Amino acid sequence: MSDLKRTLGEAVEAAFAAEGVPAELARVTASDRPDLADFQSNGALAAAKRLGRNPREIATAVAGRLKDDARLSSVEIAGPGFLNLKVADTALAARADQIAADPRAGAEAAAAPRRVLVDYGGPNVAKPMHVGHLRASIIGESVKRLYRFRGDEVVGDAHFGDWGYQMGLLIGAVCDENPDIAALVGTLNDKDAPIPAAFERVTLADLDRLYPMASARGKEDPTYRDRARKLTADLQAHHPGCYVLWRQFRAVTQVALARDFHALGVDFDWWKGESDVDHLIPEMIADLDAKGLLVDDQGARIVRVAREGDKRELPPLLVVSSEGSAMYGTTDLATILDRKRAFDPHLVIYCVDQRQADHFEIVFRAAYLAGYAAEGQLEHIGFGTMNGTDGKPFKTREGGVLKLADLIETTRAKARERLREAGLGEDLPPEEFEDIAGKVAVAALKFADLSNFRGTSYVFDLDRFTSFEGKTGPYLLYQAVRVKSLLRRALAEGAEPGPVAVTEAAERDLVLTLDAFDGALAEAYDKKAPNALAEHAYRLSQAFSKFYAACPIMSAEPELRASRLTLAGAALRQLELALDLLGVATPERM
RNA sequence: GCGCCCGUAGCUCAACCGGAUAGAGCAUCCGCCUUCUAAGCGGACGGUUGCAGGUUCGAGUCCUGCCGGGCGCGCCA
Repeated sequence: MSDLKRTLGEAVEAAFAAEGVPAELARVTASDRPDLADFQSNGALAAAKRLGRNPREIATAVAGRLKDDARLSSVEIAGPGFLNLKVADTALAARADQIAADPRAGAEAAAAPRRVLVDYGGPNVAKPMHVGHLRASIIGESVKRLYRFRGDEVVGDAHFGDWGYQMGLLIGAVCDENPDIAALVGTLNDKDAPIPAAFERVTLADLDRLYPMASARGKEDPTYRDRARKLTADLQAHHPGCYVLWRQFRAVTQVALARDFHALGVDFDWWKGESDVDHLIPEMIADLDAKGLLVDDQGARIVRVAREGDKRELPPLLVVSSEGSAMYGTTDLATILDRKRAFDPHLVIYCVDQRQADHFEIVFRAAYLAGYAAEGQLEHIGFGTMNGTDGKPFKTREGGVLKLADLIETTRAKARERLREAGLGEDLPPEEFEDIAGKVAVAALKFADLSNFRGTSYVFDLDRFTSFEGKTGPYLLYQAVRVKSLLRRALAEGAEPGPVAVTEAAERDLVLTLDAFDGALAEAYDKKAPNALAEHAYRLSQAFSKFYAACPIMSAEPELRASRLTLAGAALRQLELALDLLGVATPERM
């Protein structure tokens, strides 16, 4: 059940081969000139270059072999040797019937499923989530869903930072404020003991409030900093009081993070953190040492990762600091080892800010050297930063960082306002209205992000994102909801879908767009670039909207109505599927 | 200083191993609701793809240099 692009591609390949031209050049793509054709192949041009032959001659010969293909209504040669293919309406109708009957809406599954782990790059315990965390979660979630849908076994790991200096700072700050907690920290003797009631009173709001203060004071006050470092070391040595208090920090943070992320339609399979691999570090260091990879340098222990042909000298991986402690990269390397044992992934995708590209290159090289992963199994997909409309990293109007939860609420409020303005959902129960506003808000935020290529930075413009007109998430939801409304009415009137017939231009375009789904998915999958899928979802919505405007459905004659209901149903299924892969949920009505 | 990324319409962004006339949305202007949701549809306007060379039948895409912007460069994570 392949798409037209592929099946026609196979036909053109066969024709190329029969003409003694390398078949791999016969790539068929959607036409650049929809006025002339549905699909094109530029292969004759490439072949002519390689074989030293005339491109038009090759194209003419190939076209002669395709003339009798019943799926094609015309085969023409244009320009220097473009092969222009137009698909017969009957073939389009047949393909539409296929897509309509397919639960996967015309999408193929991966031929060889792999085990894939998606690392979301880790929010930190106690550091509030801000808009900078938005991209990692939005892109990571989409990549996870995309890989899972294509058939891979996928695990998404939050991988949050829960084991560093910020924990020592917080332990100190909480103890300073609560003498009873400080006393308990001194007396507890079992790190696995139930969390005492006094500790359970510590909330995320407390951590949010204390962390900036403690962090600032640690920078100014060496005594304060030294105590925080000592507490960090105590925690890492599993000092019972510190450890139990830390468990409380971790628990309240995880609950809040899970809630905030869930509101965004982002859910993790694993809640692993840096602390989970701490126990592996001594063993790993011994292993690196035994493999002769560890080198003493300036009092620290490092792994050199420079390679011949590097354009510059890459810094080494710092495994043990001169103070004897594990570093950022140490934990990342241990995590690779841990994942190999727990899951043995074929591919690990790190969805992290582009600024950390060098860091990951260093860690990956060290992992390859140590044999914790095979070359190429670790991949960092970087993304650009979110800037404000002034081009600088995003700040609120007051100049502070915008918390993720506040951003979601702001967008949701805008969604409510716009829904009311448009008179949408006004007769619905309050809970459903609120649910719709939430979905509209998430769609707006996610689609705005995912329609950009992840590698580039983009401007975060709240006003534009909440305008909800044109190429936006809410537009996509609106189209989906219009189809749902239509299908409900058809059901109520007893109108049944039936075989597709393609006659109108809008119908042709809709079917061709439906057919392009698998290609968009494949591109998004191969490049780890959800914007290809976002683009398809938009085109599909547009194609549907034009069809909806041009082709009356319920008032059409029964056979035509049945055909159009099938098209509408297929469009809806594919659109909802695409939206789901982008991490966007669709309401039933609005 | 070295390295990485980016520069496309007034603004925000696309562009399928190099292909035909570089596409969308916003903004501006003009049309379309007594028929399935107008957050919609149709149309107009808008480009020397930062600059200069090179490779190629063909370059936004590849190569070189320059200009402009962002980011990174061992004991934070």
